[in-house]
Amino acid sequence: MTDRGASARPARRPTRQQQAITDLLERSEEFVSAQTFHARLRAAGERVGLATVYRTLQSMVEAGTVDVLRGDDGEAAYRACSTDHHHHLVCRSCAKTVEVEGPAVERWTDAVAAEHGFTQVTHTVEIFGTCAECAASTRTR
Amino acid sequence: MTDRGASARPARRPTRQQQAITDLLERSEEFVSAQTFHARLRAAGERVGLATVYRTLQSMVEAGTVDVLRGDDGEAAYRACSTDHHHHLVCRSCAKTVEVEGPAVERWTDAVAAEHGFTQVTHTVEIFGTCAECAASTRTR
DNA sequence: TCCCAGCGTGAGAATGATTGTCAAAACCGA
DNA sequence: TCGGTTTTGACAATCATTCTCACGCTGGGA
Ligand SMILES: [Zn+2]
Ligand SMILES: [Zn+2]
Ligand SMILES: [Zn+2]
Ligand SMILES: [Zn+2]
Repeated sequence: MTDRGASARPARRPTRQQQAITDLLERSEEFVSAQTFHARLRAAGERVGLATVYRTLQSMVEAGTVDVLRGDDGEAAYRACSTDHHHHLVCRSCAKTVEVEGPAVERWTDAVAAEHGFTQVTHTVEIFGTCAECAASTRTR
Repeated sequence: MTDRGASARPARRPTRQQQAITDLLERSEEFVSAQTFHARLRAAGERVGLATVYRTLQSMVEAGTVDVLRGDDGEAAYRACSTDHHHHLVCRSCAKTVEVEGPAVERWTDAVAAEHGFTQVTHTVEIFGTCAECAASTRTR
């Protein structure tokens, strides 16, 4: 975490399992937990171990190609994301996600931190709500 | 989470254990995990069960007198906080915490959410860094 | 004051996500 | 193809959190 630009560790050797994970990841629009991810792969007929799912997702997080989010219960959820810094607007009901950017927020966090003498600043900003679709279906039900 | 202003459940009966927890909570400037909290109470000679620590902290969170924060490892940390909406600037090294407010951020999150048709919006914003003191001691070592 | 009904406690079991272990399988360059 | 290295996966181990449920305390009524 602290040694951001450190020398990247030797790239991971590509395998069938990693390919399956990457594929499913790219087809997912929402944040998914490792457990669910594993279940879906299995359901799709892929033969992948749970440990591998965790390992692969983790290395992708470190590589910056996947974002991780902690739900209220503390369970981690993953999603393929563009590599540049951004935040998320997540539907509490269906987990659909919109990537958003906010230069103003970036500036604000840095300013606040500096103001209090903090250095090596990072931040997390997540917005949760109910998407239009889910709101509609709830109302209709 | 969704039923914010719901009728508050019958207030909890005050006990020696809850008092001990409240006291320690008010003397803590930083976010502390339930496990650590329990250990400190024990170390201080208080006889309180772990389950009670969890239960009490949780009800305080629901009551809004305590804020909860999830670390990178997913472990929850608690801290007594003023009841009005605010965010935190937390030292990654000593967990010292500063409460901060940002009207601009509040407006931004609402605007972004509305823009995408999301309703019942909430958000989390946390800033992490190294406080001046910790930075100094690290440099000195 | 004595007794009873309920709520709060806490030790220990249960849960469930995540991580560790390690032998077998897959890779890849020579 | 061969051999050293990396990755995998079934399973065990961790560890925070929740669940269970018998027991203690409290407050009000008899
Ligand atoms: Zn939705
Ligand atoms: Zn940002
Ligand atoms: Zn510090
Ligand atoms: Zn806010």
